[in-house]
Amino acid sequence: MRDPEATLRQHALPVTAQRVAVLRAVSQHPHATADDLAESVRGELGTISRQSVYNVLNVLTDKGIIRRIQPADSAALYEDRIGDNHHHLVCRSCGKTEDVCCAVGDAPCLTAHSHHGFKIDEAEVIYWGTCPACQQKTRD
Amino acid sequence: MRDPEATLRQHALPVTAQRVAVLRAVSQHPHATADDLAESVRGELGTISRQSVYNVLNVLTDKGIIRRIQPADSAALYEDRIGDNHHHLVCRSCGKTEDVCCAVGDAPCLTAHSHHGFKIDEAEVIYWGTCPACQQKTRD
DNA sequence: CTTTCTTTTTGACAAAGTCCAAATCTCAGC
DNA sequence: GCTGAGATTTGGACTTTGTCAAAAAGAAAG
Repeated sequence: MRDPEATLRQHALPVTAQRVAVLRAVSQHPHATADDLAESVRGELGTISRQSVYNVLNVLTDKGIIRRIQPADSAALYEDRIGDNHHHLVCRSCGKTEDVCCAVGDAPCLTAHSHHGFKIDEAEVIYWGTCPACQQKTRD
Repeated sequence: MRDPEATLRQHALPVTAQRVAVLRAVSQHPHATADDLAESVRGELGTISRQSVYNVLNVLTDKGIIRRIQPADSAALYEDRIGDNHHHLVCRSCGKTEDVCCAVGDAPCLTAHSHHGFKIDEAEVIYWGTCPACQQKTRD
């Protein structure tokens, strides 16, 4: 994130220390949970309430400044890489999460088209597997 | 589900009234939550503990007899249609969930291949959108 | 039938969030 | 710079979804 304060102003959001710090934390720790981010912000700001972290994350998500992903069996994760329609790769064993570009751009099966009368606006893909470190552990 | 009891025996699971009833409920109410299923089972069996519903659902899921899906902002949903690699279509507004066949069989982007050294075993796709009923409501 | 092993039940507990009201802060306007 | 209105932050209680553990009950092999 180039300039958190400018980003907030662009979206007509009052600039507060909490918002700037959370936004910076999301940028520096992609795929972090709300709790991880709270910890990170405390290192920078001294203190922030749990509720404020949620408030800020919700506002930023609503405005489309950050994106929330919610893999099964995990708290919500946040990232600031948006607008490029990338997907995620999650380790079943340790939860490690990586970005993956959509391998084929707009594969037919991911194009938003109508089914059952639904108006589709997003195709979310999560690849499940085992990360290198956990593959190693399993072999031991 | 043809015969819940036979299915249990095939997987070397002792047959209990709770398991049979939960299995039947999953079959009759695809995409139901654990709570929904508990309610449904109570209608048939009179009573079942919350914990038993979770126990049964976990065992059945572990054995691969049913499948668990966990869309964002929703409790886990269960279904007994397995082994056909279908995906899901979820209404952002009311949560209504439908099955969709993978539109292209094995599209390149859904084939399990390695990224970041991960060993991928599943590509989960959720299509997000608005169901017919909610589109109607929005127009009012 | 009986014994053993598995399930079920009950109740406490945990994680991740939300709701609400009071206190505090931001920032446009003077 | 002040000031005041409106938005944000905070603390604490609460909700939802699910797990843990120990005691009671049930299934099924012999």
